[in-house]
Amino acid sequence: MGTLTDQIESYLKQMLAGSGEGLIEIQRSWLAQMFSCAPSQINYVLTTRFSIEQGYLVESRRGGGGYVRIVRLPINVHNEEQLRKLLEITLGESLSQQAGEGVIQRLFEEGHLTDRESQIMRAAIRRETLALDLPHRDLIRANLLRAMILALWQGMDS
Amino acid sequence: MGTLTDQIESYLKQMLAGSGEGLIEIQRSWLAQMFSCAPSQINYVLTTRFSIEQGYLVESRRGGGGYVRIVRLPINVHNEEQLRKLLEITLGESLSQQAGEGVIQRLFEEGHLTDRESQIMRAAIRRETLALDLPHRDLIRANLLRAMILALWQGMDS
DNA sequence: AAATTAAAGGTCAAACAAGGTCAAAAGGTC
DNA sequence: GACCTTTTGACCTTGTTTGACCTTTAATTT
Repeated sequence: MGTLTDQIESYLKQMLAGSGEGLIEIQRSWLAQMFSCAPSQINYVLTTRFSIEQGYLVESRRGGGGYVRIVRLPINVHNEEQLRKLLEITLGESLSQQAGEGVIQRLFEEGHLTDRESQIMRAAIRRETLALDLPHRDLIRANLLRAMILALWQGMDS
Repeated sequence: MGTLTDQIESYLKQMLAGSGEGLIEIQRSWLAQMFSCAPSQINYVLTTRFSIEQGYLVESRRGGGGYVRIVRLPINVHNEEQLRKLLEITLGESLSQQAGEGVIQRLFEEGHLTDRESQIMRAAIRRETLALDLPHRDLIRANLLRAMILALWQGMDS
């Protein structure tokens, strides 16, 4: 497979999928030992792969009996107002390609997008497509993804 | 044999033909070493021989575990002509919103797009979404629509 | 109960490992 | 010689891994 980070990511996602609750608790040091890496590697995985844009909440506790808890947040949007708020939080003014792909992936996994729809969106936000210089590109990308997602809820109640 | 570029091109196309998936992943630096050339030579090959107009999609990732992925977009005789026509329209450097909407409308009417898919595309190319000044905006719009349309051909089996 | 110690997890920057860009130089072609 | 394509190299940006040092909390001792 790919990098260490990728391996740890998929290990954790498998654990999450296996737990009915959509929630797991692990010990950072134990995981680090398991993959024979530095403990801080785990934090790297958590921040790059289990961010809030990607639909995860990470909580932790230090000290004896400490743990890291990863919670999968289901998307639950019932109206356009809620959706707008969600998009405000997860997209913001500026959006990197990676973060955008995370959002699309999440929507797909939650069953809000078909495969084709996610392909379209992914193509749209690629940096090659958005041939712009960097401060600007991320702004347009945020706009773009927001508009595309919002379009799906247009005229859709509940 | 021709130039170095030709050799690299045919090497990659052979790899692509050999892979069942119509998709390969390579490391730029490895390939460059293999042909004992500058890494940037690989980029030259990619942009001149594996462009989207030529039916390829190139994605890449930097950093540790980085790669270059080349995807062959499957285009069969059946849809090739349609695609070519559509690209003729969108392939122009520049595209107005009206013209773009026309293309989307036509695709929808011909049954290539679902209603939702056309909503996504329409939202993407709106001038409010593409908050850019005018010479630039139409350029990006053309890119955008082209990329989105091509994305659909990606998952199509002949 | 307070102080101490041990057991977690957190942060940050440096080192490392890719790929990208751009312009200049080199080769061909008419 | 003018023009186009190819080749090279210097410099840039992004993503990953590691390690030294810090903070918080629980358990143990006094």
